[in-house]
Amino acid sequence: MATAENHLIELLPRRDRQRLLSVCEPFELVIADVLCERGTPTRHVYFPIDGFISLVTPIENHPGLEVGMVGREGMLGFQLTLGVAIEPLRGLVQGPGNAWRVGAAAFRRELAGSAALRRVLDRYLFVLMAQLAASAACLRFHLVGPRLARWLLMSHDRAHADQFVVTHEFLALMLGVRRVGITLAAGALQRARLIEYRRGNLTVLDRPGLEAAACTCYAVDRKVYDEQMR
Amino acid sequence: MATAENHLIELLPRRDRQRLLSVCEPFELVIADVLCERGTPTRHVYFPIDGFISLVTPIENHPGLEVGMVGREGMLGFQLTLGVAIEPLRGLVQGPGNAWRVGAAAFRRELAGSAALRRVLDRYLFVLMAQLAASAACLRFHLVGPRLARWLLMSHDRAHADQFVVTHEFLALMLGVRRVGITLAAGALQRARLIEYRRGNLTVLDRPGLEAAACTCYAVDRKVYDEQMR
DNA sequence: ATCGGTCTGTGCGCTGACGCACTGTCGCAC
DNA sequence: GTGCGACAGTGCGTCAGCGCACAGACCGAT
Repeated sequence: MATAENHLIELLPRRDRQRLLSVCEPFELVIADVLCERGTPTRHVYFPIDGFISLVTPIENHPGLEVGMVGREGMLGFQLTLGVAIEPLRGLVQGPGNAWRVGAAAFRRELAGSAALRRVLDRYLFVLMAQLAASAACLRFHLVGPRLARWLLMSHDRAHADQFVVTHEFLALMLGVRRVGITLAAGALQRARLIEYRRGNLTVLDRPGLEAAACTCYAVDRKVYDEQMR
Repeated sequence: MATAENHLIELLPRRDRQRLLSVCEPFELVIADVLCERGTPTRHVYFPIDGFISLVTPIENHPGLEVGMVGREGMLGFQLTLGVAIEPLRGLVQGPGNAWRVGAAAFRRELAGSAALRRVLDRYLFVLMAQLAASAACLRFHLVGPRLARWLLMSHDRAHADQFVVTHEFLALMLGVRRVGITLAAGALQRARLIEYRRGNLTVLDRPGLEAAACTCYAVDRKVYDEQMR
């Protein structure tokens, strides 16, 4: 846990970082756990180190649609930065691993005491907003295949492993399509030797190939992040 | 211009409001003007009074897709609140009217000097993010008809008039569908006596009827705004 | 070794929206 | 009043994705 850290925390000057870490506790991200539910009070914020979290918006009869992803590059609970202690989205653990966790009250104290923390999180908020807007357009115009490839790349980035656990059923949920749609799209990626899967175990074989298969939104997202957070 | 004001400005304590207004200049919102383009430096922020502005995300070969709307209840240029002076979206004047305009540098000085301003805009940012996330799901799942009804309601709220100027072609652009799709959906609304239009002039006849025809996103958006900004 | 549950693959009819092309209509300008 | 340009309506073939249903494959538990 010493070398692998959260990028937002790493961006802080030493003093601010140590102060923040002093109120953090280690927390295990367990796959499929729901860390927060839309509309409920914010109890904790999370800075993932290994695992990653899907930001999911519930909608009518659908059980959820992913509109963002949080891994080592981000945080869950950004709304506290805006002085709001209500969860705007569901936070669903998607990749297992570790995170730093802070209570909402302690985190607000840190925010008040560290201009650097505030600056970093403000930038991150901007990135998130840009990604939300891009996601909206992606959901509207892009086909299942490229969207799936993009999702796999985003997970690959955050999982820090070529293999991760995910079923067609679950992917269908995240992308807001039928399971069969995933079966078809994933089958095509597999036939092209870009990925391989067996009963919920997915392996990335050809990352450059996936990047070529993904919609442009993947590259756009990364560009915005790099520009703002470098 | 004395009675009809911008809601965000109205939420400020008198002193902060007067300070802000002292650096504002009146600005005429001319229909179809592009106030800012994604990726360019932020030169001004706008607080609409009468008119309203569409937040549009460019995407590949499509000329644009609306992901948000800014009228008297909001502002254009929120990214300055996050310390970022790059436009995240295109700002397109959709309804003519008046606004307060402030230069970016002056606005940043105001932000630094007014905690109240900062608090109000933080809340507004939260609302915007919630709306972006909801829009994403709306774009994915909802049919043209209800989305059109929602759009008309949002415009109606911000236009402060039952009649406004908008062609099928333009609506198709905003909703990301074909013109023909709008012709069909708008024809249905007209036959149901909810609206009436003639060559680019659209009149709202039955607002409650439109509310019933719109997708739930309209009501959700309003609820979030009221909860946070009341 | 069998069973049951989970995961993946296939088939079929349907539909909302797409792309394209053409027609009709209205209103302003000359 | 004629003509042009902008706006709206209609038709037709195509397609991605949907809903539903069922069949096969794999795996662990009893």
